[in-house]
Amino acid sequence: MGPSCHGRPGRARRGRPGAVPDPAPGPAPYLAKGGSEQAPDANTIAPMTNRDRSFRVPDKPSLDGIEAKWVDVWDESGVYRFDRTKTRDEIYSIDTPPPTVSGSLHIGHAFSYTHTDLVARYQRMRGKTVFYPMGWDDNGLPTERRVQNYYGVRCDPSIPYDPDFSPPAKPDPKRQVPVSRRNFIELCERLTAEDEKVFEGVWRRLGLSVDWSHTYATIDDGSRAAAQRAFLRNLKRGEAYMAEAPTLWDVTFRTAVAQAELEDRERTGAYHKIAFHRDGGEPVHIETTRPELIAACVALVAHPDDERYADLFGSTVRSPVFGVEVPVKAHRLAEPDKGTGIAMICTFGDITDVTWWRELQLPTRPIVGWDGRIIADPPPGVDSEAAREAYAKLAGATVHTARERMVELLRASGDMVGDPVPTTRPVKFYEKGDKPLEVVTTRQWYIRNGGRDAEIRDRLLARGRELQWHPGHMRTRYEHWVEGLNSDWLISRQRFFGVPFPVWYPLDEAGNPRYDDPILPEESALPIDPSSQAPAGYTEERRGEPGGFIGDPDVMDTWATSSLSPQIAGGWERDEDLFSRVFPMDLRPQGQDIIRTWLFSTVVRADLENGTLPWRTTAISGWILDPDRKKMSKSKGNVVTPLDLLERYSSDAIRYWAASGRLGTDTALDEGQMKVGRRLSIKILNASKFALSVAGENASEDPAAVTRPLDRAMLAALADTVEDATAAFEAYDHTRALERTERFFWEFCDDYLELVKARAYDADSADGASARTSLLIALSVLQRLFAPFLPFVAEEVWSWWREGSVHAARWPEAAEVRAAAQGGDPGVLAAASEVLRAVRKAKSEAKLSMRAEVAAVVVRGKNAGAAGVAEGDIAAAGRAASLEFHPGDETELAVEVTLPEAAE
RNA sequence: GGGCGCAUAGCUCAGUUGGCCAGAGCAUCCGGCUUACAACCGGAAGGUCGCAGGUUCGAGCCCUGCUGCGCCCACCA
Repeated sequence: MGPSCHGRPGRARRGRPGAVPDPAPGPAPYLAKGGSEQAPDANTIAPMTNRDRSFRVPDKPSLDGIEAKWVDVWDESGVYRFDRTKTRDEIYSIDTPPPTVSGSLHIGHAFSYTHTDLVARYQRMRGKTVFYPMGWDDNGLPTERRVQNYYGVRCDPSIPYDPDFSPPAKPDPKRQVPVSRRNFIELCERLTAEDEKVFEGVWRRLGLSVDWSHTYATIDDGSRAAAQRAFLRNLKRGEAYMAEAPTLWDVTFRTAVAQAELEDRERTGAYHKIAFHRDGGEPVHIETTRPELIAACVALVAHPDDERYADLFGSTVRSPVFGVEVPVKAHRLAEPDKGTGIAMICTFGDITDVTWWRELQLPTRPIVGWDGRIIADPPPGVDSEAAREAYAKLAGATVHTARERMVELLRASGDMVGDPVPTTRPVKFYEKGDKPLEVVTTRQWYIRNGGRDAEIRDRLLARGRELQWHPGHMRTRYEHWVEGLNSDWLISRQRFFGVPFPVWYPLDEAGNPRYDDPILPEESALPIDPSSQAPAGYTEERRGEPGGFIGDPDVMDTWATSSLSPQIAGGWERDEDLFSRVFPMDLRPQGQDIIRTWLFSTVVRADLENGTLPWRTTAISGWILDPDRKKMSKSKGNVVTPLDLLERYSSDAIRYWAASGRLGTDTALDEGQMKVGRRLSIKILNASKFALSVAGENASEDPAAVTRPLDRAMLAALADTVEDATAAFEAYDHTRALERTERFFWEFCDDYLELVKARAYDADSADGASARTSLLIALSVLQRLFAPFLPFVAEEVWSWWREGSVHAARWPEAAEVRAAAQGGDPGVLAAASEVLRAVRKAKSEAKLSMRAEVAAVVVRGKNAGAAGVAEGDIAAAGRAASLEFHPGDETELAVEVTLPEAAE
């Protein structure tokens, strides 16, 4: 992509039936006085007359300070304000991704948020009122972690609230001050409020046309109420349930983790070959990378067809060191060519162990605690004196240390065969954690998402097909994810800063919670905090007392809240009038990495709660790669913050770079493109200044004045451009819309402006008027075509000669531009440009100034006639004394240029 | 192991149902203060379209296989 100064002779581009909406009736929009207050309507806009127009063109246009100037003006004028009196079909609603404010902004945000803004601005100019809210994701672990580090505190729920608490003046990360949950949450809110201001400042600077009166935070009251309400309804409908089950567990954060939050990382480890014993037989050797779990072993397993172990099935063997009797089982998942072909099943080494445990109905023998350490008491079966003694050496140790000690024990007992063999293998991690996950049995809340239910899964697959995806192949990721689900959605987290489950449990006479009989609040009471509020019918004194109650201590997964972003932003159950106007939304823009989380979970919630898709369309942005083509991420330390780039190249330049990246395509951080964007912005300033100063305030904008074929040709080419750009935007292909517009614009500057310059200065003739009118019409259309991409510079040049904001002006209609072209042939401009270029080339090769006179130009070929129509303009622009045009059969245009004799 | 995507000039990328010598910008080189723009303008050079087959009158584009890169998924003893 990029400007083209060398477009081929124009072929008339054909219209695409259906791709471009029918033009609205009414006066041509290039006649439009721009920017009625809001929601432009062609029918109410009167043609501008010469009397009410004055040009305010600066002598030296510049990009400096342009952002600050227009950000303020837009804020005051409210151009981006959502008009909630409009009906659904007049509204375009966007389910904006709430950025995690506790993270730092990086250039990738600027990239993908620009993509959304392009759509918002286009739709607004099409006459829609755009619902474009901004949310802040200040929920969850990243915020907790940041608050801990920033203030030097840690949450201790057992501490009472201290209303006068203030954090240490100088945080000491090694000695974090314990604070109550409520104090901790207050600090979270304080810090995120500051972070939000920084984000909003950058977004405004980038030119996002967000309606800043519609913001929400995923931790605010409305979001918490929505998350709790949706949960209670899931519970009532049987879509949410509690279960005690083996759970993937992060020992650092001490919380359960959902399938969607896993990632594999390569870790080094070692195979340990270990002997199990049986009476009157050879030892059975297994290989394991986790010898510390031998005490947790409940069985060995081999494939049913594996003849090596066929005679062992149904018998038992004794574990080394602990001497625990475990059965040998057959299961199809055991793979004969892995290790020795027979594996030990533990409580629980990995997810496969869970499968075997469940399907083979094995006992449990848990030894790893929530803190990732070997628990104090040995599990059932580890009973003998010697076994308990050995176990005591492991108790309290981390799994890492326990492994080393276990190897010593095995060596001492002679059950370790050879040395450990180093290996690397993928290990499951929580995506935000840095220790491998353990599998621990815990009580958790789940939402049915099709992971264990074919009917729900099929329904969600159908939703995926109903949704329009841009680019289309992203749907495949969704389908694979849904098809591959193996459990329901685990939504509870054992953390503090998040939306609490709105649930209490009665305590029986012994003080044990009755989990199967939870106490639920009224919806009208939401949001509630069960750890500080008592349920109806109880007083706070009875908390924790036998016969009293306790609150559910857990909070919801962050996705349990953000999966409701369309409902939260749209006013679900809070502002039903608004909700009916914006939901289901038109667009969900987001990154490809969170299809399995955010996109999927949002589809699940809307399906369960609203029985519909949450939006019609999704637009998936690609990654930003650093110049070495590596994915930019915080962990890689290669992130680039946007502010510096915004200042160096201008916001429009950054947007230009972002707009040149297609949806779904990874894009390199390319300062070259930003430079090009800056150059384009400056060119728009200068070309606009020139066209306005040449045309003068008195020039007519009535297309009837456009009489010269060259002018009509230019407008016809412009009409083609508008048609292409419009079709591209309708197809969410902003890159193409930009490329078409930009290409036309550079040809307009390089060729058309040069060709008509002299004629346009001729104040008296009709031919001069034709050029001046064409310039104004083209300028008006071009400024609007660029407006979504380069909102600052477009607004700046628009303000020189129009009233109101270009962003409230009507998107140009191809049909109306075409009408102004009055049957013009784009080939005339193409041919004239080609001749002009040939003249320039001759001068360049002769090392002459472009001002040099040319003695004669002879043009031959099929298009010589078309070029000849613009003879006068070519002669003036090329400074040619004589011109001849000889139409012939040759398809190629042949241009002979005779330079003056004796180039002095 | 399965899947998705990508591979075109030194770099970043266009190339829309297959159709005349494959395009642009950046970088490079040459030239020019041409009164909109010297942070500018004009011009030039630069490519066996990843490799190998196939279909076709014709393939960057369609089919098959292969290679390399990125990402996703997978029960990874």
